[in-house]
Amino acid sequence: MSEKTKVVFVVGPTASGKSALAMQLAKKFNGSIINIDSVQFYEGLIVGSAAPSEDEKKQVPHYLFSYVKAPDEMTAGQYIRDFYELIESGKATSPLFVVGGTGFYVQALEKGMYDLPEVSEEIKKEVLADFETFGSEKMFTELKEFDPDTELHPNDHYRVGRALEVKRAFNLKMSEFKNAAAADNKNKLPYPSMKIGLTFETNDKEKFAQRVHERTLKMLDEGIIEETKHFLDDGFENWAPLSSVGYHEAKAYLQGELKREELAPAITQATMKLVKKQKTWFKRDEAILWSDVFTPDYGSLEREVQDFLAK
RNA sequence: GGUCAAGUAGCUCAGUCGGUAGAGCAGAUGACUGAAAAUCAUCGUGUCGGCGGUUCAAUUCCGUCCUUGACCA
Repeated sequence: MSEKTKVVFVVGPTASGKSALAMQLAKKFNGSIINIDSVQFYEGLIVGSAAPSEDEKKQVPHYLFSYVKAPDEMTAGQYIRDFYELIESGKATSPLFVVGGTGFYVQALEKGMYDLPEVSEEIKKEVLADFETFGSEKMFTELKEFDPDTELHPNDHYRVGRALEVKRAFNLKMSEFKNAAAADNKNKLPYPSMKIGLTFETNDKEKFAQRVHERTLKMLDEGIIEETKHFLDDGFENWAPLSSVGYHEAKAYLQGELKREELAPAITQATMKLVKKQKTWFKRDEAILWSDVFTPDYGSLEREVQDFLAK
């Protein structure tokens, strides 16, 4: 295809109907769907991540779904590499509907990240071990002495750990990356793009919670517990994706920390927390064209997409 | 009916040797550059079960009543 590559992001909180909307648009405009949901990358995490069905995948080409196998873990950097590899392969036809609720990955793809290779397993393990032996206070001190401009909170051991990995592996300061990335845009998405989103008004929170509750029951019915058990049986209980919403609770139940009757309410509650965090993330992005979950104006969304593609 | 526990924040519980109280979870708000559905930050006035008594002062001690649980009848 000689046509220009164009990207339409479809974002918003979980359970908002992004996938269905993307399907509709992809059919109408003859495009492809590309995943940008941090859990749907993984093979075997289907029910709990509400991944698209085989039937849906037949109707429209889907890419970057269910392709990372345990115990491998995805990273935003790897995602970007996979994304461009897919585009360069020429397999995915434009327009590309990039669908998912993981704001961090959307940002990484859209604005770019500093270009670094993965940190070696040795260094990752070393940093982790040092947290154990020296404690988070000492580790933060190490970071602060190396990079006095760091804005990380001492308790945010995940980010402090990552900053120390970058220090030890590449002798580079995270705080400088941020400024450099803002100043020069060479890693930005090189294609024209637009963003549409589905969300709901704060007043409709109860209504949305009901929707999430029904989705939870559906997941339990479709076997999220069995899906989780499969990974536990294979010895992957510490696999990071299993600490995501739904799997985390199913795991707690399977390990006897939650009663069966507590499971559904716990999943719904955790999902609503996720929803709130996703709303907070996307709220600050003024470029997103929003539509309401309960009163979606698909017609106007289609027109917006049409206009964008016609340019 | 009797004995013994327990009744403190939406929930689970600390605590006050008498000077009106604080954690975790939940909730609200926000941050976010390779785990991100993760990680982290900020936010705590509640008849301390009711009513009496002692005291300058009671959620804290005493009495009594109510509720819940366990045990004994």
